[in-house]
Amino acid sequence: MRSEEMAVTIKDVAKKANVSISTVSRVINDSKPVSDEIKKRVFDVIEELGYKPNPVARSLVMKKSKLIGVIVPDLKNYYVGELLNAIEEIAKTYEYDIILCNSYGDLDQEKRYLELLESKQVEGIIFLTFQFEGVHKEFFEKTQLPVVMINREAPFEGIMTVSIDHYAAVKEMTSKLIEMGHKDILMIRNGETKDVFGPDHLRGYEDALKEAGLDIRKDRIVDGHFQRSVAYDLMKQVVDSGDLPTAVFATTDSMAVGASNCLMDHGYKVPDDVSIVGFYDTDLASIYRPKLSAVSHPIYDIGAIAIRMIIKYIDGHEIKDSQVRLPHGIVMRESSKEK
Amino acid sequence: MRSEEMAVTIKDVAKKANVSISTVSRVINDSKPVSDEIKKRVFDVIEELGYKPNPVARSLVMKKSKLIGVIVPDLKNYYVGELLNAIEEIAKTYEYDIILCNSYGDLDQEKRYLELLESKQVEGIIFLTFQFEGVHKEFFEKTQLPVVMINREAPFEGIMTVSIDHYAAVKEMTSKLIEMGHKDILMIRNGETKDVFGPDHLRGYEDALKEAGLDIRKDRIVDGHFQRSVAYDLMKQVVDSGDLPTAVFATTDSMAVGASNCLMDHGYKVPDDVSIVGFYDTDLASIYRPKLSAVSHPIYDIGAIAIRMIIKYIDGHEIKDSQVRLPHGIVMRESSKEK
DNA sequence: TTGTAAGCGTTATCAG
DNA sequence: CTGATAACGCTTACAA
Repeated sequence: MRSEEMAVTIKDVAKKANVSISTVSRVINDSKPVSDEIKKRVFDVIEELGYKPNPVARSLVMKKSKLIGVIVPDLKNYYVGELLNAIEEIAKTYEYDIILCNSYGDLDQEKRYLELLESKQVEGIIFLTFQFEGVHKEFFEKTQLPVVMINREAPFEGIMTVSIDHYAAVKEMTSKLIEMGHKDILMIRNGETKDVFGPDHLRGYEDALKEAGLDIRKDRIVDGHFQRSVAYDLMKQVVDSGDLPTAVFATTDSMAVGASNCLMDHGYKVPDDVSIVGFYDTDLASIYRPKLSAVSHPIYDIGAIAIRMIIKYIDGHEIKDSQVRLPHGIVMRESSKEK
Repeated sequence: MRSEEMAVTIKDVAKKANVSISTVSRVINDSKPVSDEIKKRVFDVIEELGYKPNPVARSLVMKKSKLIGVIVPDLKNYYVGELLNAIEEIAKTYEYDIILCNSYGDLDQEKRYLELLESKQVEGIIFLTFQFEGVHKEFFEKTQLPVVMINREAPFEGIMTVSIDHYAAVKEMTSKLIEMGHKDILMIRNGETKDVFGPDHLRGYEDALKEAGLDIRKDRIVDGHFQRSVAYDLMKQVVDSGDLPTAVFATTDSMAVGASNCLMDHGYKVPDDVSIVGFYDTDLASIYRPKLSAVSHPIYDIGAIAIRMIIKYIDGHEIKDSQVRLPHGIVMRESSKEK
């Protein structure tokens, strides 16, 4: 079929260099002193033969796969992309490789991947899910693997997390809008349950309104889904009702864009008729026109911290703080204006 | 530190089931006949002990890692995301896992990853690069691994490729624009060299113009880069020159959006003043307002075919056609109009 | 149908 | 400092 020329092994190197394989092992790992002369000889042979240690064999004896599993709900998403940029980059730095699993946000798929990754001997798992329910209890209860979840509350003991302070972020952005003269703000959340910050978003929104002495209209809080189309449809209902808010705050850039598109498609002007602000400040926010105002998350840093936490844990270091909160920002662009 | 309870191995199963490890191996792999009675007994023990075969040990003896490496230039990109969606999904179907490598489009990084993947014993590589030069000759010349490149001409013998017919696509879109009354079309390409279809784009564009009896203005063909910002700047130069075309055809959606943003940011209307069409028809095209007209690529299918080709090759099947061309489409939306 | 034993390519222990 | 040699967990001739 094709020339399967046997790869060169440590044995070949040993033979050619006239030393034992242990010596070769020692020089490539620099694990024990080896005389300079032999060391040089071995390196020369390695070079000559183009020898590369077989990581599989190494894994077998070391019981370390140097693999970290990453489960994400979608690859076609700037947030996920940026997160992966960070995770992949830092992991490589520590000589870890990333095994990618795309769950499409499906619960069963997630569970299957969790188990698959464990059986594939990954040394840790980074788990990103937009699911609303606290899930996969059985898995998390029995696994020995370190797991860090992105942008969630820890649903179980022992799970590490990295996110921003959602309550503070939502409150700050809402207050900002109020400051700009908005008294009727529609909030489109992307989930209600505890572990995805739904309640924090609600509290942040309501507290900001309360502090400003504004009324809280229950019908101005709607629950969407991280996808654009759902927000579009939700916005459509509001448009049809004829009772437009002066501002819309969506807890996802995609949803913000969905709402904005709906408004513009129906003849309204953003931000002249309605201001729109998003959440995350992904690339989409600056690509879109009008440029989207948004709560910004340090997405790259979140990924970077997540992967570092895992590796630290693997290396046996103690994790002093397993629930990391990073600072957020508020970026006002063209999609919002004073009322 | 944490309870490192030894994982259960094939030996444990064998002992508990009172059979040899070969028998256990036979039942889990269904490789040789085993009496029903013993088979059941073994399965029961496996269940009871929660035994999972160690894929690392298996890889070592089988010399198959069940890993496929994927090198991409960016993760924050709808094209790449969709491609990965396909690759990951299909790979899992064949029990292959994906090792993700993000080169950031850096040549040295790409080369390093190519070598890393090979040394990690991956069984094949899918390589997506936006680089313009024909690169990594030494690697491709000596590697035994099957490699498929996405959206390129094969730069070397033995490299498989999957793409659309760029010449036909560009020509068709250009003709479409001409049909709509456009006589002055600015083309922003994302590369000049042979293996990224730069010449095909040029030929397609020029042939369409020729067939319509239109003049070819050399200054209406500019070379950008797949990134948005470069197209923005390029467009800015044209805006500053005061000599606006009636339509812009960018060979990347991102570049189309970059050009469009530039125009809109400088007070021009799209498509009233200038029509814009993109290339690829990524999600960005339908998210953006005005919705982008574009040449559509079957992105998911391209990824799906790429991964299937690799796996077929690995399985020893002959690849009859190693340079696959898929059909494209033309999607006209809001960013273009009759002149 | 089942078991024994020889690898797969490394690392690590233990003598020398 | 160096070299045998025993693992690591699994598959697969080869025997029985």
